[in-house]
Amino acid sequence: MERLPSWLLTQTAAHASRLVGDGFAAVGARGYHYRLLTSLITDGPASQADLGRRTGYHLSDLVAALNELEKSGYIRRAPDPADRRRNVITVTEEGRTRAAELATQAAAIQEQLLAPLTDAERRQLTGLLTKLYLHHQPQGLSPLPKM
Amino acid sequence: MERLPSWLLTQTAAHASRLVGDGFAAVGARGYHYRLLTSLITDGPASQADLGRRTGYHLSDLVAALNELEKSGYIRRAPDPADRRRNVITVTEEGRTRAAELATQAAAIQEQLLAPLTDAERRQLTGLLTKLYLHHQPQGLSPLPKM
DNA sequence: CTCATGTCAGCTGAACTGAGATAC
DNA sequence: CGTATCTCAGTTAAGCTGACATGA
Repeated sequence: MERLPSWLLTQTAAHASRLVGDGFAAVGARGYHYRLLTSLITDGPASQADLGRRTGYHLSDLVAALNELEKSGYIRRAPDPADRRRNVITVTEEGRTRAAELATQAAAIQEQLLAPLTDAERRQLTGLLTKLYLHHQPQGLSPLPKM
Repeated sequence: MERLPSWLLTQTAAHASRLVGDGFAAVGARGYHYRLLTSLITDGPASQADLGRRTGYHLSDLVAALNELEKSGYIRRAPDPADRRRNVITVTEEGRTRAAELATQAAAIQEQLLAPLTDAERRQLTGLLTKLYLHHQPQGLSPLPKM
């Protein structure tokens, strides 16, 4: 039983979630704060719907998450002049500073999680998980067909 | 972001959970049915508290899970004559048959999950996850005296 | 008295569904 | 008209906590 990959995956993921939760809580943040800020910085401003598609969050959950980030001054909601249904979400300067802090914390969390693995093993693990992730992507984001 | 091991882990684990849930639901079961029956068969009868320690389930959740298995006739609760607080849980013949069915299903689920990986890669992944799992085990939890 | 056991009730974070108002 | 966006309310599954009665 302890050898079933699905079981090992969910167990280790549960522990990873705990590390992430605790790690970000230690600096007064949540995992999705980091995730959202990072997406906005690396891929640019977006409507909430687009942000949801990029990050995999549900629109309904985004509303509350963005409320928190907005209240802290890390993001801004602005009406899209081209489409008045939309809010364009942009990161503020404070948001960029915050994202940098959270990136440091995220790295520390990875270090904790991967502590027992060598660098080569970490790369192996990341590669294997990426393969699984891409294969099970709902809309096949991988550019190449299955071989 | 898509390269953070913690993120990859939780994403792939979420998908694995979906496969497990759907796969067992297709034969009218739940993942913990398989897990509990397997533990009882390979490690023998146990009290509910021991079963919980062996499988990692909380006692409170076990109560409901064992109710289901008992109602289906797969396990039996019997008072422990040596300690009247305890129920000794044993698998019935029907339970063993059921466990065999579920094992087949579990194997099919692993195959689905690991589809994009070669056999060597599957062993690699299992090895790496096992390393992580063991490292993060809350090992010195309860040095309960053997009985 | 202290501790373990089995049971039940309820909490919490996360993922999701549905409905409604507004705008395209 | 049908569809997309944003918001809010509510649901579900899973893991966990607390309380309690019984018995070692």
